[in-house]
Amino acid sequence: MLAAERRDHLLDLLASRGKIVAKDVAAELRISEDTVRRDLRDMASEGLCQRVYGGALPVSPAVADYGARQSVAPEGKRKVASVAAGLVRPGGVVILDGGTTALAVVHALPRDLDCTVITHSPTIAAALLDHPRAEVFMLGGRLFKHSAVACGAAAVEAAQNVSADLFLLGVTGVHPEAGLTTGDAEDAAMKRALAARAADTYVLASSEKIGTASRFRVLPWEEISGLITDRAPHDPVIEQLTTLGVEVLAAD
Amino acid sequence: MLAAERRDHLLDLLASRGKIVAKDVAAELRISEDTVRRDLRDMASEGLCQRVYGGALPVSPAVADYGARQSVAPEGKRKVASVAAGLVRPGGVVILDGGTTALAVVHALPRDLDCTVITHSPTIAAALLDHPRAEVFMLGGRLFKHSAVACGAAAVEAAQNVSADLFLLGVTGVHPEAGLTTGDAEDAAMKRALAARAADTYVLASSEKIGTASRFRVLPWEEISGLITDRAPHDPVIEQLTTLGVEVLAAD
DNA sequence: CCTGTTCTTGCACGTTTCTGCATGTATCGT
DNA sequence: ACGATACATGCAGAAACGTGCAAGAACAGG
Repeated sequence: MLAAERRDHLLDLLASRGKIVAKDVAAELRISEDTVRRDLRDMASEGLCQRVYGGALPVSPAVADYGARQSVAPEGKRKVASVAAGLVRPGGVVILDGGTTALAVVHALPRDLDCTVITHSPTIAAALLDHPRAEVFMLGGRLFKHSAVACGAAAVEAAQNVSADLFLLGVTGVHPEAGLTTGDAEDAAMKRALAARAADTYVLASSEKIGTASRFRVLPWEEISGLITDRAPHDPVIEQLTTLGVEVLAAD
Repeated sequence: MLAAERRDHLLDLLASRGKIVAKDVAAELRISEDTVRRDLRDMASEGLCQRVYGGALPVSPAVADYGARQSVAPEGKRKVASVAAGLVRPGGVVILDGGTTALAVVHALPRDLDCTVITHSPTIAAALLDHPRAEVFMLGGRLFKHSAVACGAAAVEAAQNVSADLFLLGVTGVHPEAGLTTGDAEDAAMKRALAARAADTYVLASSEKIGTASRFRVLPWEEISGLITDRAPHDPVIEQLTTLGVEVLAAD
């Protein structure tokens, strides 16, 4: 197998499975892990993948094809998404954030639900195409590759022209002191703008996010209506949030 | 074995196996590896293959896994898309219409091309996520389910704020008298708005669209710079278009 | 037919690139 | 805090590479 061929193969794997585990691929191709790591390092330096401990991930989560994605979406996200979908009333207007959990919400929505969805994520918008009764309003702007959503001044401005009953907010960190956080400043600003346009904001917080914090604050606890999680209600972090006055919706 | 004959053989191998290993071919043909390398070097300089350490690969990896791509986009659309992708210059700004042909253009774009793409299609935007160097600007608005693009007043307004070198326009009908047509009035208006924002407009017209007309006129012939089609140049309809002053780019 | 030229081909040489292993370090999960 | 795992780095052998050179074939002109 040629070196260049091997690299192509890695890109294929990345697209089809949505991730690469260096150890597994090395065993699969009968080559050393060092070689795989070297390839991944080079690819990452060219922006073709995102290097993580143990392997690599696609630069953007949206590249994994449908089937692979579904299997990647863990049980926790599905539970959270299901509860979140239940908050969407027929005839209601919901703002849907980007990210894999929000995508799971789309899949959890009844196919013939009559509602309006506002989103700044092309992935979410595309997924809603097979919900015939759902009206979709897309917020435009510069596409931010990292999280696959529209961000920046144009997107925030577009958000000013809409209103909704509900905002389903995705974050990367949920922490009692740090609050709701995400990894990018632009992204955080956009989420704030969206939250300001909805009567209620609920946080999609599958259990792996509970107790962690990222770099940028999105919102303080007072600004949100509730939090949806599959973490057990008697979990210390969850109890702490409850004492802060956060309504916690259990998903299990 | 003649030198020219040998080169043809190499091209055949490239097409059938999807790769060439210099060492193997040399042993197979009982010639020195040096000769094979020289051939590959020459072929690469002519753009007939991609030289890599140890051998060579096809210029486009899509040639190898032909079967997989085939099911996604028919041959005609792939050819048209390939020519259209060639119009996108590094560093350039292109407005990309929605639809399956435009999606094929995304797949035909070099993965590491450095350009800006403006689109009102969430599908196109999502597909561009795995082009790390491509800057994507999404035009928002009410999502029109039929064609999966943003339409309406908000979308047209958003379009007023952008400019581009090139607009790749998809239509459903290309007819000498009727002009360029599509099946929906809103969609047609949006396409007109986009065409007004680009210096050049090229029509993506795979052969099944030539000679047909839909309900709503998009643009007259004067407004477009050219038409890309896989229909034969001596086709009566194509010749008629040529006499109308339309530049026809052949894709085959 | 002979000769000189040009092109091709294979070989030799030094250089570059790749790969696996060993080492020590950093990071993760418990 | 600890062991386990993943990591970066340096190193050495192997493979691939480019280049110069010479032998040979093809060809043109005398």
